[in-house]
Amino acid sequence: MARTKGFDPDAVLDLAVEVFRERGYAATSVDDLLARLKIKRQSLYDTFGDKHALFLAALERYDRRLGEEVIAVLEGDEPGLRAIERVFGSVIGARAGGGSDAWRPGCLMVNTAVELAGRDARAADRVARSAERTEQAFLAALERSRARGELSARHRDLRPLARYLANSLRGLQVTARMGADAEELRDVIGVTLAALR
Amino acid sequence: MARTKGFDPDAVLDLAVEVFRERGYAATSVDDLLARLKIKRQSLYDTFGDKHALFLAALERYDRRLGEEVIAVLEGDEPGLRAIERVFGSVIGARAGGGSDAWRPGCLMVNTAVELAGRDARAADRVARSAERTEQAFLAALERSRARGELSARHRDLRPLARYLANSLRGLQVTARMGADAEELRDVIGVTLAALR
DNA sequence: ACCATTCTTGACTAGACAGTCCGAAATCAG
DNA sequence: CTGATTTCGGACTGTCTAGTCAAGAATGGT
Repeated sequence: MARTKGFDPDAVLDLAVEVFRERGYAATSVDDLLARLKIKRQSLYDTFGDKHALFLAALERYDRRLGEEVIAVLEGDEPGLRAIERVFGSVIGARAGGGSDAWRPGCLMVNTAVELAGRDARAADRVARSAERTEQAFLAALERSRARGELSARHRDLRPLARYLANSLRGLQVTARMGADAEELRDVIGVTLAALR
Repeated sequence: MARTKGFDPDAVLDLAVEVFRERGYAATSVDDLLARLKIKRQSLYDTFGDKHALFLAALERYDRRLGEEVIAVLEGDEPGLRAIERVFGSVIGARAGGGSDAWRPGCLMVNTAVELAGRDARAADRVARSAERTEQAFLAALERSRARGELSARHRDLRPLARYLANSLRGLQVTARMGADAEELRDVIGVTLAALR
């Protein structure tokens, strides 16, 4: 047969995710990618197609790795409210410096929605799907919450509540990037979650 | 003296704002700008400096024009809650198509925060200032609200509430770009504002 | 009418850009 | 070892990029 690849495509994709999160799509050149992914031009084009295809692949990988981290927490068996608190709290942690890093350079889905949705139908599609998935995950956590009686009785339908939480989380990405400090983020999270009880 | 300019720099800046809102900074070429601004290369460089300076000027103009529209509503003399509702509602209207358009291609501040904050200190600075200004405006509306007894007594300090509202509004920009329909946005707004009462 | 100043115009430059080509090295099956 | 196959690596191409230059046209003050 033939020679085996000298690199692991998935590991390379993880690096591509990093780069695109830091610089966005348009501002990232293929040379930037080659430098960071530590592969050569031809390997990139052979393996992934072109810059745009690589971006979509990175987006998909991000969705399945980092996204799942968050979803796993929300859909785990921890009490619902605590899971929700933990997800929101991780945005602050990321900002500070340490943290499990799902957020630090911003959520790739949010970044992509802002940069590309409207001009790149395929990217927009992935982003929309990811948004739905997030809503579902919040819904699951809210249902566990309700079962434990953690939620105010005034919330009859949970779907608007799930959408509300997903929206707040997206807002936090932006607010953090606008220069808000940890205290400001805590204020936002406090009010956001207080609305549930 | 000398010949007068054949165009109005402020009107040109308004066009630049449009272009940057649609395409972002990196994805907009100087040629794109020349085509839309209907001025010639040299006029652009003479009047504004270079692409980056033009962008900062556009950002500033946006802040002072579109931003002020929103701030004027929040700081007007309309009942506070109604002003807040109107601002949030305008996001839906913009999405639908009509609307006073402060939102349609997204808020330039939100877009810039996501695309450039972290790599462009001067842009980050403008964005941060604009965020503070927005927080203030919400605060003013909330104070009018409280004076009328529209707010739940449980809200002692209004600042966290103002930050919360600003955050939600930013989230809505992103959520809208993620493909949410009007109903989804209404859900979010409904829960967000219900938390005030 | 004059002249200095400024706007306008298109041609130009040097570098970055995404993407291709092709020869050399490496790997696997037999 | 051999031969088929694929990765690797660097040189290359044409296009687009931001920004400059220089020459001519229009303007306002005197």
